[in-house]
Amino acid sequence: MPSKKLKSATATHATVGRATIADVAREAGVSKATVSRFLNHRDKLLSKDIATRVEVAVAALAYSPSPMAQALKRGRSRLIGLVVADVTNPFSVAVLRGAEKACQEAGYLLMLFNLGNDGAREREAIEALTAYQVEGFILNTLGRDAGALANAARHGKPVVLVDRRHHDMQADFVSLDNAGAVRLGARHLQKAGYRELLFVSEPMKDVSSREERAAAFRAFVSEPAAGLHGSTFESAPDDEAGLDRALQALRARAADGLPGVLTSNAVVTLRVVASLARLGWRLGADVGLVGFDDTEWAPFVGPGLSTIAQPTDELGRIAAGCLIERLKGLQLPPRQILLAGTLMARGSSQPARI
Amino acid sequence: MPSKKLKSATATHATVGRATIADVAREAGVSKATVSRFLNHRDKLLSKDIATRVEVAVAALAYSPSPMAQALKRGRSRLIGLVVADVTNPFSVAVLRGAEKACQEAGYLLMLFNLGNDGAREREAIEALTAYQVEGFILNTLGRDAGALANAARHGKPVVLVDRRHHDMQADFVSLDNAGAVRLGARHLQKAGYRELLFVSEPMKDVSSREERAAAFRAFVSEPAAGLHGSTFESAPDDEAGLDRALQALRARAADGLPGVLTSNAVVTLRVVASLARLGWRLGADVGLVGFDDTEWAPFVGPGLSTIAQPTDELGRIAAGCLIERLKGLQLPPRQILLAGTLMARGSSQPARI
DNA sequence: TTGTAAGCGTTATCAA
DNA sequence: TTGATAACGCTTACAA
Repeated sequence: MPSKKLKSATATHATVGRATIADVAREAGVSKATVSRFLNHRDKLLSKDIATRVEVAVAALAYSPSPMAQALKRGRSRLIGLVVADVTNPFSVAVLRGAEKACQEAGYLLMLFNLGNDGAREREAIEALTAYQVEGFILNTLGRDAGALANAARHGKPVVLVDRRHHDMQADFVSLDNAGAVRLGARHLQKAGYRELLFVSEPMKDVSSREERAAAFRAFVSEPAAGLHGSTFESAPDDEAGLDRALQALRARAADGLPGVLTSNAVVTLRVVASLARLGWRLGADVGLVGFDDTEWAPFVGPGLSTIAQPTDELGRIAAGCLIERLKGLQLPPRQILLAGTLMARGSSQPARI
Repeated sequence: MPSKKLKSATATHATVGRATIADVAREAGVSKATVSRFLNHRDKLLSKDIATRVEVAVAALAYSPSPMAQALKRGRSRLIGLVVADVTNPFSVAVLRGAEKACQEAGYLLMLFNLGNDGAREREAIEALTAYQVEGFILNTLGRDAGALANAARHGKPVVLVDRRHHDMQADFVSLDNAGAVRLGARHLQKAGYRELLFVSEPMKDVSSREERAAAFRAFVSEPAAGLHGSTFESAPDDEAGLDRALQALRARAADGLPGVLTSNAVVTLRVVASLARLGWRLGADVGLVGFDDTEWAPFVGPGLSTIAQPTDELGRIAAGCLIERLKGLQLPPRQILLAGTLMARGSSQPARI
């Protein structure tokens, strides 16, 4: 019990608060510099004798350096900023999970900022995070404010984009192979006999993944060989009636066949399922459905929801991995890493019987 | 373009990196102290003239103080540590969401640590977070390591426990009224005519909410007036067969009536639903089911899952609120805040027809 | 009302 | 090989 700091007047038991490097130095009878050297360069430049003395003192005081002070001095904080468009979206959470794990393993901590789907706060988020000296960003954001981003990049902080691309941005990009995944789903519906297809997504709002999926859908249905007819619908969260009408119109168009629906994420899938319930249509009988994102509940909704599974954990882990590589100094032009989706065929896309 | 810091040798455009208080001082032609005063005490002790000069300089340089440096000096970081048992659990995410919002509004940022259901890492989490000078903790953890916690408390950091109580801990506690909620669910099953009940939860592992729910269940079924028979089962994630057997045994016991199941959270609910699917029993017909946690998908599983909704957003917001009050200096003995659950009756607990 | 200077807990640059 | 000492960016006595 060597160190007594009585600054806080009423210090009671020995050390109030954490031990500092000065405490350790005093305890070991050496200078702060020596302690710092022991901690950072252990092997080089240290006599065996002193090394052990410091080691003992560190252990005795249960000392560990203050990351705050280190950050101030070194300019590096061992912090990674994660900006998420919407923690409510299962996809975001899954990515978060993968990223958090990879960061922890690499000794980084995550600072979280949730946009709650409010794109206007993107800049706020990035600024708050930069203020805390985060060393880099993992962004799964709306992408309205490329300026804020460019700003982060200018500060030399590496950025990894997940799922949502910002075109004018020099950054690694990790995402599902949207085009491939859409084809997977659409072709599945086609093979099951659905000929009149509807792609339902959230309002585009410049979100690249939505746009890419919609474009891939249009491309697929317009291939003459496909023998399909397709259209798209943007479903606003509060516009249930609009979605109902869109589905009714789809069915009308499908007069001679069965209508099939492809949804762009789990949130929309649920909206469509709700709408179908209102309309009284049976999944896999009156209408075929394939949705993005394979949630744990997908197998149990109706006859089982057919989905396109995203390797979410992978995505998160890879995103974090890319960032950490950059933090370790990797110099490379921006990479694009696209992972394939997997079709999980279930009852909702049973072969259409006319 | 006044400030030129050429330290990084190849400084190109004016200021590399963020502007510091020294830059502002130079720009305004005043001392750092004056700038600091302007920022922190704006009104007091400042001549109008100088105030505006500083104001202009701050704006010109887009200066904002470094929270890291402030933290080092003040000992306060505007950071709150959130430790979550399992980000995979929808309940945790919902709480996270509420807490994150409240923190942002109060100007705090969240540092996230996910345990991934590995209780052994609780201490690691708390230590990592304290190292970063978080001002307080919101904990939704396993609670195995009360020592780590007590340690945090000893450092004078306020702690709020969410959902999981640590008995030997002086801390605010925010949670669902488990006893009330269980009665709500059990009574509902009883009124619907289910007489042989099974409570399925995850392995207890000293998690208070699980224990409280199980105890409340046992208490309810043992009231003679209830006219019920009940038992409990702990379902391990990988033991599907065990769960199947437990359900079959339940049905055997219920020979003359219909069996009802109460599940302790969404994860378990899904396990039970999967098991029932394997057994080929129909929800609300062969077996009644009420589960904790009203997820967005609950209405669409089978005939609709009856659930006990937790006010998760409230829970998160209140937890953050409690913490922030403490950070503002509120002195009060530890509080217990219990919120009521709400029964969402759906098809899975239709009145039993024998 | 303003400025000077010390110090928060580190690390890095010099001497010794 | 080790130890003073000066930063990092900020706040706060204490002087002026």
